[in-house]
Amino acid sequence: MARERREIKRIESAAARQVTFSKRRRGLFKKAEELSVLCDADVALIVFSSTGKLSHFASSSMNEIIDKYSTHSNNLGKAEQPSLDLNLEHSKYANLNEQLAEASLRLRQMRGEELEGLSIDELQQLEKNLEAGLHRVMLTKDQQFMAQISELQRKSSQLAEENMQLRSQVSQISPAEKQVADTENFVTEEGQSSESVMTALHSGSSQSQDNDDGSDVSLKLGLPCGAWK
Amino acid sequence: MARERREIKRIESAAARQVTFSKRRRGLFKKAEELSVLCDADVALIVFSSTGKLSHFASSSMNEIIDKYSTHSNNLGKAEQPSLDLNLEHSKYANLNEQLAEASLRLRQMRGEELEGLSIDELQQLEKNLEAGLHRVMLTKDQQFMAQISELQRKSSQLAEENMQLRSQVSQISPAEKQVADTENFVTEEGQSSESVMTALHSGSSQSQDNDDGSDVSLKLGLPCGAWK
DNA sequence: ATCTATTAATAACT
DNA sequence: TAGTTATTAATAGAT
Repeated sequence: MARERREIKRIESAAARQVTFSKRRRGLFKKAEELSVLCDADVALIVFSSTGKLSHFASSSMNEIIDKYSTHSNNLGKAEQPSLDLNLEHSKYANLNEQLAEASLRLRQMRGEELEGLSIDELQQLEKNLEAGLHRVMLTKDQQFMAQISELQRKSSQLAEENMQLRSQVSQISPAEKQVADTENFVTEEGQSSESVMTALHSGSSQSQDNDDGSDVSLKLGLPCGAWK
Repeated sequence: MARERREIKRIESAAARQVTFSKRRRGLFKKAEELSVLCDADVALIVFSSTGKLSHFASSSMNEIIDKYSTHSNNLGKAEQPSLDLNLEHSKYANLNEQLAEASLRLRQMRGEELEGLSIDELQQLEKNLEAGLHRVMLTKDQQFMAQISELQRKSSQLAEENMQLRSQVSQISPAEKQVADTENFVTEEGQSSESVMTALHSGSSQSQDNDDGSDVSLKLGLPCGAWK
C-alpha cells in the first residue's frame, strides 16, 4: 500500500525500521479500535518495540481481557497458576540472563576477545561485520567533520565580511578624529551615525556571541585531532 | 476501503457484523504479524468476538508478552504487590532489561547502526575499538590459517617420508618376486621383514586414520578459500 | 512531520 | 462462506 511493495521481512536499517514501526503501529491500533467498535468485540493489543518500548490498547479493561484469555487457555489443559507464574518468572529471568550473556559475549568478540572457540568461518564473518561497522562509523564521523568544517567556514567568512565593513568605516574616520572619538565624541558619533555604522556595530555585538560558538566548535574539532596522534 | 465509506460505529445487523468481523479480524491479525516481522517487535493480540469466541496472536510467547506487559505496568504506579520480594524481583528484572538494551545498542552501534546521537569523540572511540577488534580478529584468523597450514605441511612431509620408505622397499623386492609376493609369499616376507618394514606398515595403518583427519583439515581450509571470492 | 503514488483492505454484491 | 470489484484506507518513499 505504498510507492513500492515491501517484502515482509525484518527491515535491516534501524532508521527505516523505526519509521515503519511508528507508522504501522498507529495503523494497527486504529484498526484494533475500529474492529472493537464496529463489531462489538473485545480487543487487547500489546506491542513492544525492538527497543523495548511498550504500547498497548484494550477496548475494555486490559486486565479483564487478559484474565478472560487466561481462563480460555487454562480450560485447554493448564493446571495451576502459582507454579506456572513462578516458572514463567523464572524462565523469563533465565532467558533474559541468557540473552544478556550472549550479547556481551558478542560484544567482547567484536572487541577481539574470547575468539578461541570460533571457527575460521565464524572469524571471517566477524571480520566482515567489523569491517562493515567500521566503514559506517567512519562515514558518519567524516560527515560530522565535514559539517563542522563548513560551519566554521561559514562563520569565518561572515567574520571576514564584518571585518571588511569595520575597516572601511575606520578608514572613513579621519586620523585626526580618531583620538577624539575614543573619548566623549563617541556619543556624538553614535547620534549622528549613518545606517551603515549602526549595522556594523550591531553585527559586531552579535559577532562576539558567535565568537563563543566558534571557539566551542573549534575546541570540539581540536580535541579529536589531538587524539589522532 | 470499500464501495462506500463505513462510519465507525457498532454495526446493528448481526449478520453484517459477523461478516465484517471475519474480514477485519483477518486483516488485523495479518497486520499484527507484519508489524512484528518487519520491525522486530513483540506483538500480542487478543480478540473476543461479540459471541465470546476467542482468537489470538503472539509474535513470541503470549504468556511472556503478558508478563512483560504486567511488569511494565506495575513499574508505573501499582502498589498492590504483597511482598517486597516481588519488587526486588521486578527491579532485578528491570535492571537486566536495561543492561540488555544497553548491550544490544552497543552491538548495533558496532554494526554501524544508530550512530545519530554520537559525538565525534564517541565516534572516534568506537572507530578505535572496531579497529582494535578487527585487528585481533584478523590476527586470530591468520593464526588459525597458519596452524592449519603447518599441520598440513607436517602431515604431507610425514606422508612423503613414508612414501619414500615404501618405495625403497618395493625396489628391494626383485621384479620376479613381486608376483609371488602378492600371494602366500607375503607371509614369509612378513616373518623375515626388517625392522624398517614393520615401521613402514605401522605408519601406513596409522596413516589411513590420519588421512581422514587430513581430508577434514583440507576441507576446512578449502571452504573459506572459496568464500573469499 | 507532510505529501502523494501506489498498494492493500474491504463494503457491497454475487 | 467464498469470490469479485469498486472504492477507500494505509503506507513507502520522498521531501
